[in-house]
Amino acid sequence: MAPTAASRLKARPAIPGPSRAGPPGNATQEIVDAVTAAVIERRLMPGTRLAEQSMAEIFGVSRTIVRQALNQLSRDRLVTLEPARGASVATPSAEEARQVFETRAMLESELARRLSQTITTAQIAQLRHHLEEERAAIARTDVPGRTRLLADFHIVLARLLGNEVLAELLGDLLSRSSLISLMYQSSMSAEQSQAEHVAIVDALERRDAEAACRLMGQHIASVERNLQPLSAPVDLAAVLRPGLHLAS
Amino acid sequence: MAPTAASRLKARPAIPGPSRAGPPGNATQEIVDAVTAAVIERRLMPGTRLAEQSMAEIFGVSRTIVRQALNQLSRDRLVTLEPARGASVATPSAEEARQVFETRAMLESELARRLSQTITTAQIAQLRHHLEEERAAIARTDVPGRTRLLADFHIVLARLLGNEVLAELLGDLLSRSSLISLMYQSSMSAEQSQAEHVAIVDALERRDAEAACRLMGQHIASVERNLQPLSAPVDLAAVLRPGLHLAS
DNA sequence: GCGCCAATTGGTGTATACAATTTGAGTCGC
DNA sequence: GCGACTCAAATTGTATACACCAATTGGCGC
Repeated sequence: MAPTAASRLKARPAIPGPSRAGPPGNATQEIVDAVTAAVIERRLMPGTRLAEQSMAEIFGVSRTIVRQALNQLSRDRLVTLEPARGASVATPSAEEARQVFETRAMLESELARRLSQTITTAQIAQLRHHLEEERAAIARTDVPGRTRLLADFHIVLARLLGNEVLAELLGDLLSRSSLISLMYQSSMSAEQSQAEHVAIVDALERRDAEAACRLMGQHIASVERNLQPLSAPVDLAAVLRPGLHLAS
Repeated sequence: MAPTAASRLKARPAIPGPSRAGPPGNATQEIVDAVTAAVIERRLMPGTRLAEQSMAEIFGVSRTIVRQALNQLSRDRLVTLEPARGASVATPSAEEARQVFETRAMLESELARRLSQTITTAQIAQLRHHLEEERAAIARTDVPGRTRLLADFHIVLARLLGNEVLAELLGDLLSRSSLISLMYQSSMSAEQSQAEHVAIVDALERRDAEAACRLMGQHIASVERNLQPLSAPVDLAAVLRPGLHLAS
């Protein structure tokens, strides 16, 4: 049995009890969250196949539950569901990447502009606290943690506007962004991202709407600019035989 | 058997054949589309219960398929899925309505601004054609048709920007908007909406970015303003006993 | 030896069956 | 007469079983 990447998803302490397994309703959500977290934190590579049977055994549930989870993930565009072929972690195209970042730029620059007019000192403090957590995660080279915190920053902003709908929308876009960054080997340093976050919060604190809007737009453009083109559909030989870089 | 509103969803010609019924893969999508269309075209009232067994019989499939469809619809926020209670058409709160319209305003005003800088004469012609269809549907008092066309206008704009991601995002928001308009008894006339669409296209044709942005923001605000407050969690007495407006 | 064809195999798509939970009514007790 | 309790009907949540589709592997023919 090959040690498939799916084995990194293990979440529950493996209760083999075939009867009732704790929470009956949200077993599906548990799998969705596990896969989503794995993608955001860069533990699941794009293209990884997610066979229903394997997942069912890993999580100790039946294929029905796994199928529901995969369907939800497919609606989030985190996995692709080819008919009669199975599920695999999505491999967003360069064009889709462009569209995701364009949409984020449209949404988040306007978000920054509006937020600068309503933000309170208490909210500023909350943002400062988040920035500190980012800095700490980067300092201790906690890659999954810093990746999540850098993404959560944008969701926190949406929440501060008091708009849960917007926050969830952005959450979806950010999950896809994480997948894209993962696939296109982002060369952007976490330090630079964090510095730009600081600049945005500074602008918000000054209630400088235009600066906040502009900085947010530049930040997202900067993230997009640091993606490697990676036009080839993944170099199979290089990926599967890491030692032979000169082969073929 | 009560003639439940779900019976209006009938889509396929009732093939009782238990074996393969035409397209095997997209039977689920068919139900999702049917329900979505029914909501957008105002044939399904908020709060309507959607029992799995009934739906299964209506569409001639098993509960498994219906369940998948309901799950997808729940992710679109068109139906709410209470655990162990069943599914029903969502009843968005006033606060959720505010958030949906705020998000739309943020997204679509920016969309109009950007589109005014890239739009071509051919695309203008396409928009003019759409406006004409809207006018025709209104003229013949085709309520489902005009409702859909008025919503599709916004999606067409997103498509013209060449951003499918944005178009799908907006599609979700517009479905929810339709549900909200339905629930809060929009008093806005279709004529006014259509007139504002014309004004937006005029601005786009002039390549007037700021005017297009402003008009779009005003249009969405205008739609939101014409919703009835309906602050009470639905006036149960008035709804359930239509004749007794003076009761209580 | 190379290429084409067919049977097998794994995996998904759908349906059915069973278990758990909730709702409503009916009844018993106060 | 009113309230609470209990039982039954219905509906959802989960698991299992079967059918179909696609890919792969082995064999056969050229």
